[in-house]
Amino acid sequence: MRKEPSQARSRATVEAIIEAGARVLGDRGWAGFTTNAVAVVAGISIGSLYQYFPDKLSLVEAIRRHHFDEVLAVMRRATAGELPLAESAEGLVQGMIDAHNVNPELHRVLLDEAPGHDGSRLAHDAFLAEYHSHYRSFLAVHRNGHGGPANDVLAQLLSGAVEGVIHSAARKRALGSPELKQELIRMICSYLRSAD
Amino acid sequence: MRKEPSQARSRATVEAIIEAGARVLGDRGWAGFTTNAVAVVAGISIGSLYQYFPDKLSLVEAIRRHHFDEVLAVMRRATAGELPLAESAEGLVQGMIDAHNVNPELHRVLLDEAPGHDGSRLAHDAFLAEYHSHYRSFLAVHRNGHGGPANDVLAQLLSGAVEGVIHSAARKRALGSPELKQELIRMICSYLRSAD
Amino acid sequence: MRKEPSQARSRATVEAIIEAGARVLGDRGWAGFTTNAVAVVAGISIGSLYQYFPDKLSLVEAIRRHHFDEVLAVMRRATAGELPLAESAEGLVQGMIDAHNVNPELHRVLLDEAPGHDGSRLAHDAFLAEYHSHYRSFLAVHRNGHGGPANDVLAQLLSGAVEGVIHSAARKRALGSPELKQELIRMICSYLRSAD
Amino acid sequence: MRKEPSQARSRATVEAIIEAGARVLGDRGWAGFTTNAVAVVAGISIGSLYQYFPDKLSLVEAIRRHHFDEVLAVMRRATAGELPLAESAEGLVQGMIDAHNVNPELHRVLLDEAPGHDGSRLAHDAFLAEYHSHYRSFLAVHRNGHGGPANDVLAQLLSGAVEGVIHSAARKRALGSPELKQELIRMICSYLRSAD
DNA sequence: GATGAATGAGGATTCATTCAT
DNA sequence: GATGAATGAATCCTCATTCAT
Repeated sequence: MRKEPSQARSRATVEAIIEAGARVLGDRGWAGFTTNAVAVVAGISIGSLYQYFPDKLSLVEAIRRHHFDEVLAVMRRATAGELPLAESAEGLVQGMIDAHNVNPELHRVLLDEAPGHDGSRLAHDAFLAEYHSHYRSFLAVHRNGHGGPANDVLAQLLSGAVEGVIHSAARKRALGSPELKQELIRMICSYLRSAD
Repeated sequence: MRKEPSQARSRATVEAIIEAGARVLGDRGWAGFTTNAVAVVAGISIGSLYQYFPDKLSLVEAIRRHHFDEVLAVMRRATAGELPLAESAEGLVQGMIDAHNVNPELHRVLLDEAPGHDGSRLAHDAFLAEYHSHYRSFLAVHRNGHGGPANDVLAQLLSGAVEGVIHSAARKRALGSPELKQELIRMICSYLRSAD
Repeated sequence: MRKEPSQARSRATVEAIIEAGARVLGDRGWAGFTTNAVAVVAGISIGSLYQYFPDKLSLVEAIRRHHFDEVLAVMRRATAGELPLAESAEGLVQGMIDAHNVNPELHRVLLDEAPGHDGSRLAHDAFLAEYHSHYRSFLAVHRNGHGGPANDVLAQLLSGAVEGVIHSAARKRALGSPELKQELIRMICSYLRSAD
Repeated sequence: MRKEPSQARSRATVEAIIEAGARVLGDRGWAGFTTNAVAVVAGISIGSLYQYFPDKLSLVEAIRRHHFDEVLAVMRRATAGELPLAESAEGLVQGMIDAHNVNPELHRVLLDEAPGHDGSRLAHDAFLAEYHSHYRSFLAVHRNGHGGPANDVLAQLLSGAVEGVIHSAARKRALGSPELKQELIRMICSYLRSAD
C-alpha cells in the first residue's frame, strides 16, 4: 500500500475500496475488474483509490489477504475440538461451506483467474498451508489406516472432493441444501471407514 | 457464424481459427484472449477472422461447442458397457480424467471465466445434460438404494467430487497420479456400497 | 518499431507520425509532447500511432534518429573539401548554422530534455562522434600548434562556443544575421592564429 | 504569491518551499517537477504549499527570481574593478563559471524547459539585462574598436560563446577543468585584440 | 495556519471492429 | 475472398488543486 491511512476517514475509505473491490471482482471476474468500476462502487473518486494502492495488482493483493483471513477465521471456528468421526466430518464440511459462503465467486476468481504479484505467492501459500492443515489434522485423528497412500494424498483427495461439491453447489446456488451436505458427510465417513 | 463455409479451403480456415482460439483461450485465459492474437496464431489476417465470425463472442461459442463435443466423445468412449461397480467406476473416473486432459485449462476457462452469448446457455445446458447423464446412468445401475436422496442429488454430489479432485490435481499438474485415481475410485465405491 | 510498414499507405503514415512528433516535440517541449497531440497533428488516430510505435519512447527514438541523420547530412555537405582557414571556418560555421536551422528547438529538446531508451545512447553517441569529428578534422588541418592543450579540449571549446552562439541567436530568432556569423568566424580564426 | 509572510515562521516555510522547489526542478527537470514532490522535500503538507503559492507557475516564478538573484550576486562579485584585459576576462569567465555552478541544472531548466507566467518575462528580461550588461561594460573598456559591429552584437557573441562552453562543460561534468577555462580566456582575448 | 484526504481532468496504451485496397 | 491499415472507446494511472477537519 502506498500510504498508511492515519485519519479515521481514510481508514474508512480504504475499507470501502477493499470491500467494493471484492464485490466487483466476485461479480464481474478478473476481466471485469476495472479500477474505475471499483471506485464507482466504493463511492469515491479514482484518484482516492490510487492514493492508497499504487496499482491494480496491489489492490487485488489486499483483497486476497482480506478474504483469506476471513475464510480461515471461519474455518477455525468450525473445526475446533476433538470429536467422533461423524461430528468431526460435519464440522469440517460445515466449515468449508461457511468459508465458501463468505464470497464464493470471489474465492474462485482469486484462486483461478486473478494474477498475482511476485509477493503474492507467500500469502497464497500461507493460506493453502493452513487450509490443508485442517484436512491433515482431521485425517490424523480419524484415519484408521496403516498402509495405503500418504496422508497428503488423502488430504488432496478430500479437499478436492469437498471443494468440488461445494463449488458446484455454489454454481447452482444450492449451497444451503441440507441433503447435499448430509451426503457429502456420508461420503467422507464411508470412505474413511472402509479398510485401507 | 457469419457464413457457412462451403468450400474446402474455407472450412480449413474456420477450423484453424477455432483451434488457434482454443489454444489462446487455454494458454492466456479470457483476459488474454484477443482476436488479433487468435488471427496471428491461426496464421491469417484479422480481416479473415471477421469474415467467418461476426464478433468475439461467436468465436468463443464455436470454441465452446467444439470443445464440448470432444469432451463428450471422450466420455462416451470410456463409459460404454455394463460392468460391475469397481470397473464401472474406473471407467467413469478415467473418462473424466481423459475428458479433462483434452485441454484442462481451456475447460476451466470455458466453464468459469468466459462469458456466454445469450444463446450459449443452450449449448452449455445440452452439454451439462449429457455430462450428468453419465453419472445418472452410472447411478441407475449401481445404486443399491431404497430411500435416501434423489438420484439427481447424488449425481451432483458425485460429479462435484470427481471434478473437484481432478481439477485440483490438474492445478498441481498431478493428473497422472495412479494413486489418486485409485483412491477416488475407492471413495466412490465405498460411498455407493454404504447403506443408504 | 512494432511493425514494418509494407504498404505505401502505412509508410506515409509512419512518416507523418515522425514529422508530427518532431513538430510537437520542438514546439511544446518534452512536457508538452503527448501521443494524442502527435496523432492530432499527424491527422491520424491514436490507435494508428501505436500500431507502429510500441510506446512514447520508441517514437522519440525514431524522431531522434531521423533528426540526427538530417543534421549530419547537412553538416557533411557544408564541410567537404580542404580550404584555407578562413573559408574552412566559414564552412564549419555555416554548416552548424544550417544544421541548427533544420529544427533548432527540436535539437535542444532532444539533447537536453528528452529522456532516452537504454538503446538510445548508441544513436546519441554515434551522433556526437561524427558531430565532433568535424571539429577535430578542422583542427587537424588548421591548428599551427606545438604544445598547448590536446585537440580534444580545443574541439570541445570550439564546439561549445559555436553552439552557444548559434543557440543564443536561435533563441532570439537572429540566426540569419550575417554580422554575427562573420564575427563568429573571426573569433575562431583569431583564436587559432594566436600563438599556442 | 498569495500572501506576504509576515511572521518569522512563515518566511522560513516559504524559503523551505523555494529551496525544495529548486532542488526538485534541478534534479528532475520540468517534467518531474510536481507540487506534491516539492511539498514532501520541503517537509510540509501540500496544503501549506498552496497557502503561499496560488499555483505551480507562481512557485516556479519565485524559484526563478531567487535563482537569478543568486546568479547575479555571484557575477557582481567576480566582475568588480577595472583591470587589464587578461585579468578582466578571467574575472568574467570565472564569474560565469561560478554563476553556473550555483545550480547548473536548475539554470538550464529555468532557461530552456520551464514555461513562464505572462508576468515572468519582466523578471526574465531584467535578469538578461543585467546579465548582458556585464558583457557590455567589459566590452566598453576592452574593445579597441573603431568600426565593426555594434557592441550589442559583440556582447551577444561573447555571452553565447562563454555560456556555450560552460554549458557543454557542465554537461560533461568538466566544469572544473583549468585548461578549458584558460583556453576560453585566450579565445576572448585573442578575439578582442584582433583588428576590427 | 496546517494537514492530508479527496477530486477529476488528462495522458499512455490496448483491442474489438471496420473498410479501402 | 483476403489483407492489414485505421479507428476510437475504454482502461490504467498521475498530479494540480480544493476543502473539511
